[in-house]
Amino acid sequence: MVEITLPDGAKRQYDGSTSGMDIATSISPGLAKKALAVTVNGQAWDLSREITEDSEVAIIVRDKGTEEALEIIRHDCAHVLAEAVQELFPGTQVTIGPNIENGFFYDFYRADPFTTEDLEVIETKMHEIIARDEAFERQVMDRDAAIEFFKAKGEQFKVELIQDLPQGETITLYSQGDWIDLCRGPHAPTTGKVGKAFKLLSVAGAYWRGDSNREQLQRIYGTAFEDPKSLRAHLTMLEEAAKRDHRKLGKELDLFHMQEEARGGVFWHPKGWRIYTELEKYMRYRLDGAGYEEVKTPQLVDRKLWEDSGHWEKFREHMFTTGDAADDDAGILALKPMNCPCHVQIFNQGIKSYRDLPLKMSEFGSCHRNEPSGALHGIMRVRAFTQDDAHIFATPEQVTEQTKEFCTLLMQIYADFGFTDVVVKFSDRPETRAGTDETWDKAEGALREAIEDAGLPYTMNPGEGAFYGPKLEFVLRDAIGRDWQCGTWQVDFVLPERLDANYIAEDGSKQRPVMLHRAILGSFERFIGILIENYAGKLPLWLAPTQVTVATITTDANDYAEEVVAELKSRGIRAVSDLRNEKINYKIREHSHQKVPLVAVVGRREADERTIALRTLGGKDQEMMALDAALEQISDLTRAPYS
RNA sequence: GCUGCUGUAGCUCAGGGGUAGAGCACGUCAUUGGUAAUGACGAGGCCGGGAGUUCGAAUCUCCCCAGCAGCACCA
Repeated sequence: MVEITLPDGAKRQYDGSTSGMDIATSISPGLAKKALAVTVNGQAWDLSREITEDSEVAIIVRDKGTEEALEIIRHDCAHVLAEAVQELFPGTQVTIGPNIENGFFYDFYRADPFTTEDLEVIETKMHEIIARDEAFERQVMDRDAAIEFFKAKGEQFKVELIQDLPQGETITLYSQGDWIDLCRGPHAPTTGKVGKAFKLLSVAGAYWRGDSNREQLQRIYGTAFEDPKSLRAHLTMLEEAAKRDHRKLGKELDLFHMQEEARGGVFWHPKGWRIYTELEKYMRYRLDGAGYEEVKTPQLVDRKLWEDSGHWEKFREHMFTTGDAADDDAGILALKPMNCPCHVQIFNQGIKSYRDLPLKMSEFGSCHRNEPSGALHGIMRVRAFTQDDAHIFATPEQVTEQTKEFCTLLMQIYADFGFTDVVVKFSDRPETRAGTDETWDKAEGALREAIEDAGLPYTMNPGEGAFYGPKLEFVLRDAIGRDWQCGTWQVDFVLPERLDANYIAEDGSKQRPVMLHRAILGSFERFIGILIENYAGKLPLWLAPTQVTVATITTDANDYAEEVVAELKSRGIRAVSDLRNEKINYKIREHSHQKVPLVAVVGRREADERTIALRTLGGKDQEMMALDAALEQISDLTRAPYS
């Protein structure tokens, strides 16, 4: 007798053993029809798999589109894709085909890459396989037998996968008709359950096991949903993301451009630079308020300092240098790729006392890194960028408090930009690391205590810390649900040692400070890119390059319009006039496209009555206001969070 | 850096072995209008760069360069 507990708490008994399908059928035929798989004590299983012990069971059905259901549908779809590819392109080897966020991919080994036209052919074949409604059948195979099996099929990559599975791991294969693949499962009962709501999206190269020294594979990306409506919604979201692309908006809104002669460098146009300087003003205000002292350090620094800091050894390939860096002669300078060694140089001037700590040194640090060409991406990943960098020199005892203080500042700043959905990742000690276990215990403990005190939820990122200390990474979620890692907080015991930073403690002894590396925006360039995409170009009023455009209806209102602009400007509002000989419809349309937040329309009537008709971006109508009241209101609306 | 795709007017793109097209933007003129496109006319291009095939190359081939997607990388 097996007792099954369902999610609603109901209990059912079955003789001997049962299966997900038996349970679903016994509840209702309708349920059995919709069922894809089953969770048994929290683990996803095939419907046909025998349940021999008392268990908590939930049937996974397709129609709600739950995470569990999508997992099954997408993975089934990946198998169908692989079968289609091997039917159409004999000799292609299969490798892996996992689910990813919003879809799945499958990597194939094949001399010729797939083309976009191939995708259509493959999709058609997939529909065929789904129509065949072949049963997914699970079979357990002995390790050696499995290796032999895939060797005989000429599937080298599967052989390698099995060889790397831990001894004793159950090896399962799933077949659908004549096609068979190594797979952990589970799967739906038949290929027909994949349905029609799937789409192959793109092809790309990928490396076997993510290793650029290994074979280049051909990856096919796809996605699948529970019904065509959800698929369409997802495709619409992708289009929406493309519309927000900061590279496209940067051009359309005349914010910046990039060109061949300065790859990875940004040419900021007046409007884009306005956003940048407003952002900088804002950050300077917040950092001043938080007790930071701003500094500026040299761009070109002798290679010796980078050798001392340890960066030369690890990153020289990515550093821009003067002269011939391969030549060991002295006198080679490097454009700074980061600011920390320079900040230590400032700290090291004179003698520091424990009374000077914590010492918070900030810099809007311009850095250059010779990023690999394929890594460049608009203004988000560039070779010349400016970090909102700072280093806090502290005693070990101050780490907890400093961490808390930092988290508060960071959350406040993110909130000012409208980002409230922030998650923290805690990266602890990596395998190869500097410092004793005792030091690491202390550092990690201090961080954990601080993050818990700060009340921020966090997830562990095991082994991902820097070699010199643990770190926190701050990831914010944007308006269309994409995650961006921006902030960072790193505890460093190593650099103060390497660059011989010290302070005099209360007892007169010489001590090493801890260095806390931190950034909130990350880089101005990237953060502005994120802002543009988050707001789809419609920046909040305080950041908008042009805040108000005063547009005239007739030339009779020109003088008055100029007067209004002058009044606005005298209040520090970024206003321009549009006196062009165009119809008001045309002007409204153009300024709307330019995403100007406020348009003040003035015609003969407004000029006579000293009013304006104020229109808000995206609004349907306008508000008639007396000029004085309007000036006051606009001043209010455009006020930055710090003023 | 790797694989693939792309590169034509300021922008978005069509075309394609016989030296170039559209819309928008731009300029001139007319129009003075009431909240998302007034009309007419005009100007604008070494068809990414180099080499080759050809009587002839923007078009075909090769090599570069850059952009895009993904991978790898991100102190």
